[in-house]
Amino acid sequence: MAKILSIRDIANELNISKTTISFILNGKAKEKRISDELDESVTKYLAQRDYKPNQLAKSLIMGKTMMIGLMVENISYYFFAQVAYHIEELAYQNGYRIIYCISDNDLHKTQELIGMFRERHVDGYIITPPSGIEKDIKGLLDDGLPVVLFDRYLEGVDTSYVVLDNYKASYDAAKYLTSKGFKNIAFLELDSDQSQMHDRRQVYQDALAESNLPLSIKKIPFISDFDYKVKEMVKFIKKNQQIDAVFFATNYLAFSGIKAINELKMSTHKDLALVAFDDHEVFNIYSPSITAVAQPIRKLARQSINAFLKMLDADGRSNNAEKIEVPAELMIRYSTG
Amino acid sequence: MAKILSIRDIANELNISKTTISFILNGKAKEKRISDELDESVTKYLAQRDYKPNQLAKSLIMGKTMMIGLMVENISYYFFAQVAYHIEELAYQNGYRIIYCISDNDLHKTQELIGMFRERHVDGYIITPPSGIEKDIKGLLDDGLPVVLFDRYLEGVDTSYVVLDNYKASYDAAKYLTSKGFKNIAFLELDSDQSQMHDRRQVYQDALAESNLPLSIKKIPFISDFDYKVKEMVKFIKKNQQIDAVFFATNYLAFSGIKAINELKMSTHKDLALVAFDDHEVFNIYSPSITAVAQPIRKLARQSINAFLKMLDADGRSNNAEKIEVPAELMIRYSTG
DNA sequence: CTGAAAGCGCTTACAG
DNA sequence: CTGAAAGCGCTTACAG
Repeated sequence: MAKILSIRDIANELNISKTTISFILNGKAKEKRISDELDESVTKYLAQRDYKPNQLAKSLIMGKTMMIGLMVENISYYFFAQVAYHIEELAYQNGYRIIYCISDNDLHKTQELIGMFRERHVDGYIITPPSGIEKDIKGLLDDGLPVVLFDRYLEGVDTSYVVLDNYKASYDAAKYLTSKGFKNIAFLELDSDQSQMHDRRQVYQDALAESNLPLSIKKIPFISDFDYKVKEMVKFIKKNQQIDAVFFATNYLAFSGIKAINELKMSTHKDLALVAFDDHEVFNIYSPSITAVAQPIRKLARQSINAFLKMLDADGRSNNAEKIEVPAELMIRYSTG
Repeated sequence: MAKILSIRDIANELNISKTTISFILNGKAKEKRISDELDESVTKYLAQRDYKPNQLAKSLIMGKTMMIGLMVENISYYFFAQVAYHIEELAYQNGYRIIYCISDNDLHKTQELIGMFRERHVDGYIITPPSGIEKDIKGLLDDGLPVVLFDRYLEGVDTSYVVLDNYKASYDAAKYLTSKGFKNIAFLELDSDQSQMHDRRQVYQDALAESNLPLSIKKIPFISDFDYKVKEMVKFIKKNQQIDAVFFATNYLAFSGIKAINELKMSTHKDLALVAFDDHEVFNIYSPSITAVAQPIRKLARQSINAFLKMLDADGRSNNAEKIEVPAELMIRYSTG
């Protein structure tokens, strides 16, 4: 087991003080008026010995861990997996590391995990918040910790958030369907009280009302498994034969919907047009390909990191919270004609 | 900004020494013969004040961070996203946290990231190793750090690994196809020198040779994008009209294959049977559904954490390395008849 | 231009 | 039964 070098070892080997080395290490050589020769020779020696400062000790004294706590609903979902990829990359470029955990969108679990991240002294948070977590988020903000809400915001919590412009996204999708001549559109959603679900439905309803078209709404229980969802959809479609288009509020719902349509021996496209919220790699290759409202994931990730860094700079003053709504992109494919 | 309580604050408030509190905190009250009353009253006070020890200070002195460095090829891939989910859950249950990063299967990047994890003093590693990383992994092991290789192992590196039983998985899939009467089977793979790719191909070749059947092999460049892969496959299928079944070495390849088949106006199932390595949620709902070799992800994750914990116990003696091959499950669906 | 000393918040060997 | 003191590996205000 190779001994790990400490700054003291280096100091002894070089017969100078730890202070001087620390200054050089942190680029304060000029500021502290350390001679150029010393600076240079120490820097060289450090590289030669491959000395790496112990980040733990550094964190303890500086009060910064250079870690971001990332808490998503479920990292195995396509959307969040993509997000995790981009967030990690962008954070890394800014010197930050990601420690992640999964909230399952469960209030109690999220509270526990926030506590865990606090013990670890992460420098801040990027969170997809479950509803009910308002007070805990405020607690973090009160203690000067940056929190960026992601994918959805919390009413009454004044902090940065990065969400899709659900209003415009839903409106555009609805208008697209009506412009294609569909008359009986169904809205299929999860039984959830998250802000973005609510927004999507509301706008959809309004957009159709503008054209005097009816909207059938079907809610599927949040916790149900795939097969149950399929069953529910089969029932719904059978009961509502007049429907000529379906809008799915999430891509996973669309998958169950596709399965239901297959089971009913109906034809996507001919019998029923489909639009899904949240694009998925598979929508593009499915036959027929599925029209979807795409979230620009890279942009969402970038905005989140930017908002995070900006809050850090502000050092706890939440008045520079950024409320960002990123426009979606409607990927028109074959399932809508 | 609420002040964070330190053990010293508590000591002052209670007029006892930090030592005593530390003992109580770490369940050493009995061992150190601290009076039951003191133990109880301090414990109560700690809870009341909601005191949380600073993990950073604790880590610094104990030399343990209770963090596992997880390095996967790309967390946004379906397989790794699932793995990340289960690893996090199981690690959490054992008191460990996950800090992750993405290797892109790039040797240089992986080396850099290992260095980064070292600076952070993670207690150990779970890695999907790119080829060429042997020396760096050995370096970690020499320094007594547990490393669990995941998804593939490294020739000549004596440490724990958890991989699929690629031999049996490929053999079973090949035998299944021959038993269904397919005579001209193609093997589509990525141009990569990872151990598991090599194994899969070799076994496939052997299994078909047993039945005196020819095997066409097509390699697709590792770094090519989706559309390029589709193009390559279209070309390949056109050139090899005799093929009646295709085995895809990864599920992403299968997606490009499906697209290619659609572009050629051919019919999966009637014209060409498909089998994919690595299951994907979508294979089950695609029409026709796609037969796949499924990796038991939960089990792989569990074995990895177990191997990790076992190595930690052994405290750097790598002689208790666990070499685990988990059997796959062949999910027979409609694409093979 | 450089260094001795204090301190971040913990743990533990040692002493009483 | 309990506590004073040293130490983990850093940074920085202060002194010279």
